[in-house]
Amino acid sequence: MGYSIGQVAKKTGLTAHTLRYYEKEGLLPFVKKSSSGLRVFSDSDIEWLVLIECLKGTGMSLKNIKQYIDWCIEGDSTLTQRLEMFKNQKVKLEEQMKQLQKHMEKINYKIAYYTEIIANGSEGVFERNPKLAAERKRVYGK
Amino acid sequence: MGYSIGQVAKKTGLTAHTLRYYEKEGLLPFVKKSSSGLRVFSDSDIEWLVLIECLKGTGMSLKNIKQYIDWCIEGDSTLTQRLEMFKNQKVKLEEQMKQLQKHMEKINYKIAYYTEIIANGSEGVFERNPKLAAERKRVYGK
DNA sequence: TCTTGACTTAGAGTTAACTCTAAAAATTAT
DNA sequence: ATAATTTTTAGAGTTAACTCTAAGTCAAGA
Repeated sequence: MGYSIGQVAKKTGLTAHTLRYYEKEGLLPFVKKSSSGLRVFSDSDIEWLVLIECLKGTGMSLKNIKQYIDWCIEGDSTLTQRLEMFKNQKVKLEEQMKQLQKHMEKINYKIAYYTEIIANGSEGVFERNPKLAAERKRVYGK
Repeated sequence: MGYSIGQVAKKTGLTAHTLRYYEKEGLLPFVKKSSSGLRVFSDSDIEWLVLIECLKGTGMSLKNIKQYIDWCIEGDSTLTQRLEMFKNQKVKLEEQMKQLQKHMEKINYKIAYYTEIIANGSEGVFERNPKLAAERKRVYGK
């Protein structure tokens, strides 16, 4: 039921260096050490790492993730802070997703634009496709 | 039809420092200078900035954004590279969006979890709610 | 004209998050 | 038992993307 740092690195896709760094930063306060000083990760340590990846992946800094972990250690008196943190993160995440959707539209547009030009040459493309004409006008001026 | 660096900073939400930095890095090769050396941004410069924000917002590094800009300057011989770049970016973006959806589920779960505990106390919560019980088991062991 | 605020440059400094090094100790494989 | 691999530590180094400073120039309002 215990994993070495190398095994955890493989499992999570993080490097052993990064895992030690996270521990040094206080993000993995529950990792045990063997009698000879080797780190022994449990399944719940790996669950912590999964949550850390989730928060990191939604743009939270390691510093703020540590804040959450400190709240967890502090106990039940911080339950409302923790709930608030997740609610805030949800709002941010919703904004991110909306933003990515907009970016997707722009990128789809660029793909259509370049596909057209490559297929038909830049001459005449805009005249045959009013949507592209409007975009060209918007980006490059009349 | 020309904007000062301060006006562009306001329009885009970037700082003037950042705009100068972008220019230094080759990301704004079309910005003109007035006779006395002041930057004069055009509408199309602002469009470039919008595209830069799009690419940056989907995880592209400034270095790779510069590559794209260099291709644009190079002319029609790079059209296929540019199309490929946007197609790659679209794939990455789709992966990102899927990942964010997963993160959203985890965060929603945490919100439900903390809401329950705060409302009803931690005693009995798990027994009354088998989904939470399963999660607790998964995270903290039996 | 005077003053105030915006702009210029080169270059230094900062921050977050790693990433690596070296030398020693522990573990695993043969 | 020996060799190869993995892990340990403290601490140094790296990278990307800003962010700021200083000393001077330019522009707009009273």
